[in-house]
Amino acid sequence: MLDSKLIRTNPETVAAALNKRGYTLDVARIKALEEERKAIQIKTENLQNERNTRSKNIGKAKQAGEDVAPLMQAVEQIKHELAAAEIELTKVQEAFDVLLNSVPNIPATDVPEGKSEDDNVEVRRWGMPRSFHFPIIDHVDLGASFGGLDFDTGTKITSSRFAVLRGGVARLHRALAQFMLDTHINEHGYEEVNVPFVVNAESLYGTGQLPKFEEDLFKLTDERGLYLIPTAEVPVTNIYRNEIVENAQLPIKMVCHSPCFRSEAGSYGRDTRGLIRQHQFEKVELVQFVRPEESDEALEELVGHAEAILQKLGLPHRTVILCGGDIGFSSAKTYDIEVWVPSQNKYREISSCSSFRDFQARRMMARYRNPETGKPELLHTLNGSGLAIGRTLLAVLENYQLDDGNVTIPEVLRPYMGGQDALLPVKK
RNA sequence: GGAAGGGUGGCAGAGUGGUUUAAUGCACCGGUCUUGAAAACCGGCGUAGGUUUAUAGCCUACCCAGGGUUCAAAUCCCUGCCCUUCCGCCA
Repeated sequence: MLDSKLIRTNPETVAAALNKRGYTLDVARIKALEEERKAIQIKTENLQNERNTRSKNIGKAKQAGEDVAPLMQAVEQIKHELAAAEIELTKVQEAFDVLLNSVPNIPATDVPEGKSEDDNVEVRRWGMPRSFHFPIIDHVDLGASFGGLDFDTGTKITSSRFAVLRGGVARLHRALAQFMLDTHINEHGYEEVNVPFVVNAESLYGTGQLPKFEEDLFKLTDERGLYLIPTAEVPVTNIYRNEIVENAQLPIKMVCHSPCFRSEAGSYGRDTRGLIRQHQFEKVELVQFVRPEESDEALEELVGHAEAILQKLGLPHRTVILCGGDIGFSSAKTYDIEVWVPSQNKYREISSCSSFRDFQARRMMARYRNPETGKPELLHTLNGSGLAIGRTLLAVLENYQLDDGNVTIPEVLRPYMGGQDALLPVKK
């Protein structure tokens, strides 16, 4: 959520900044609502003042033993006027809130112009894709050859876009999660957290998935109105909803391994083969709460933490900065990290790292006490995948395949694999 | 799942319809005193919104949340959430 004061007093400036996203702000409507709001709010508060004063006088008169009937008579009219004014005020405020909630974050000044993902700008590249002197087998067939990647059974027990992992592949998947967690905890200074995988609507509102993107979520049908998490970002970031943290606690850096559930509405027919796009996947998520002046630097560091995982795994990747037309609703600036996928002969997204500045914090009222002013001020929030585990598994299988059908296990994972150095095909 | 009791400022805790502008204590901040500190004393001490050039003043709202009753609600009523204790069940 943007600062309502800013958008009300300077709608043209905000509109200009949002142009980079290709978002058109309805300036005329904002101005009209604001004018209306101002008049009604002043009227309402004056009436409240009048009523409060008179009610107090009634109390005093009663104590003094005077006849209060005429005083009560006089306040009757105010009561009705006030009730009407309050209804009107609520209506205007709700209309404004609906509008404000639908406005995306302002992109950072260094976010490149552009309409779609084709306009994203590569900022760096790491590693050289291998050249294969044998036909590349994709992860689906590789997984099947180990008897460890089974989409048909996932479909049977649940529906399409669910998978069953078994044996060495399942263990490799777990090894990746452990390796990522340990690296972020031991080398990057994150605190491990374990959180609920089911959240309420307030939390989803806080991080910006609601009210606009409900169709992407799995909603439980019981009367509590809960949802499965689409990312650990939601429960982890909401740890500090409605909290005021002390300056000395900052920066707060948390890492969380969780399943993610996405209904992927609107993506039917895309990436239907393999692990790229599933309804359930696991992810190690990095979340940071920082002082406002430190968030730009924190984003660069956070991207580096995610890239470090790929580098330790020896997986070629590149980092792109998303253009205005491609960044997410709540984000001010986003870097995507893309890993090399040999079977597709291209880089595919494996991490998305964003700074939300104060956009999420304002929705959540996540604040810290600024030692200079002594006042609570909004924090800045950031998060990024460090990394998506299913896609990393895919990348390891494909990039480390050998011509004999084996897959070498990257050295950093071997301690988590009981020392095993390769996955071998199952003999039929 | 059953029964009972609760939810008030950073913390403790009073307040059961109108002199409440939420008492008091602790903590915290500033000051006086002191060589310095402690103690004592004096003052300050929430959040959000509005108005305004103003972080000055003034106004409004907020005592778990949402409704309601009333001229007037921390206080009365309804619903929900959460906590505590006991019983039952349970990995």
